[in-house]
Amino acid sequence: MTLRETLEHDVLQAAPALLGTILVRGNLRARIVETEAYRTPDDPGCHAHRGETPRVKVMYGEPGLAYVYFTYGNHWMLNVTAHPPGVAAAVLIRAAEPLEGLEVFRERRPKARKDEDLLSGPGKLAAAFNIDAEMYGVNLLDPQSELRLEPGTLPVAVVTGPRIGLAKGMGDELPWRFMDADRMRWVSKPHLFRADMSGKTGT
DNA sequence: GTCCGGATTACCT
DNA sequence: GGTAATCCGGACT
Repeated sequence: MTLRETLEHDVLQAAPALLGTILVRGNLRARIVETEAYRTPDDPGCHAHRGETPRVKVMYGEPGLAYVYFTYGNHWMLNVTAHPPGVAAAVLIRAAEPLEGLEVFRERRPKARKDEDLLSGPGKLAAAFNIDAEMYGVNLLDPQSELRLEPGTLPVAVVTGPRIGLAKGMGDELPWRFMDADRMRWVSKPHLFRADMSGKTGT
């Protein structure tokens, strides 16, 4: 099955399938190591849960498009749309391993003290790739696109856990977060993940 | 671990 | 036109 078919078919399959995929913009390249799935109609954490608005419009379109939104007053987030037109779903790209363009990433992320800080969070990744509203709706599966996905190598093992940052009752208990088990040094909040999985709070 | 800035949207008067 | 909520990050303890 192609990536597009997987995206169209099932966001819960597509989210782990995007691990290992390469995010490309110009000379910048990074391997996706962490994703989360969001969907309608049974997931209250999905932005489209309360129906179509201008912000989430692209989620109702073709699979493989960039759903970009702004949150917390500071941060842009990159998602890949999923499911057929008319059915809203998306995969949040949460973290990536930098492959090429490290100098540019470091320039755009001056607060990063080590390379593990460059792309280890959705806001960081968007900043490093200079992703904002301009990328809204871009076809990430089109090799001609400025921002796009290129095939990579699937992880050997995938770790799952609860999604990050969701309030209680918003689907916070759903294990719809996916990580490359062999590249945990590049993911966001690995400590939080361990705490969640052990069923305890704090570390 | 905890605390707060920051700007946009959505939804209510 | 007001206000609550937000798929977070950085600074600090």
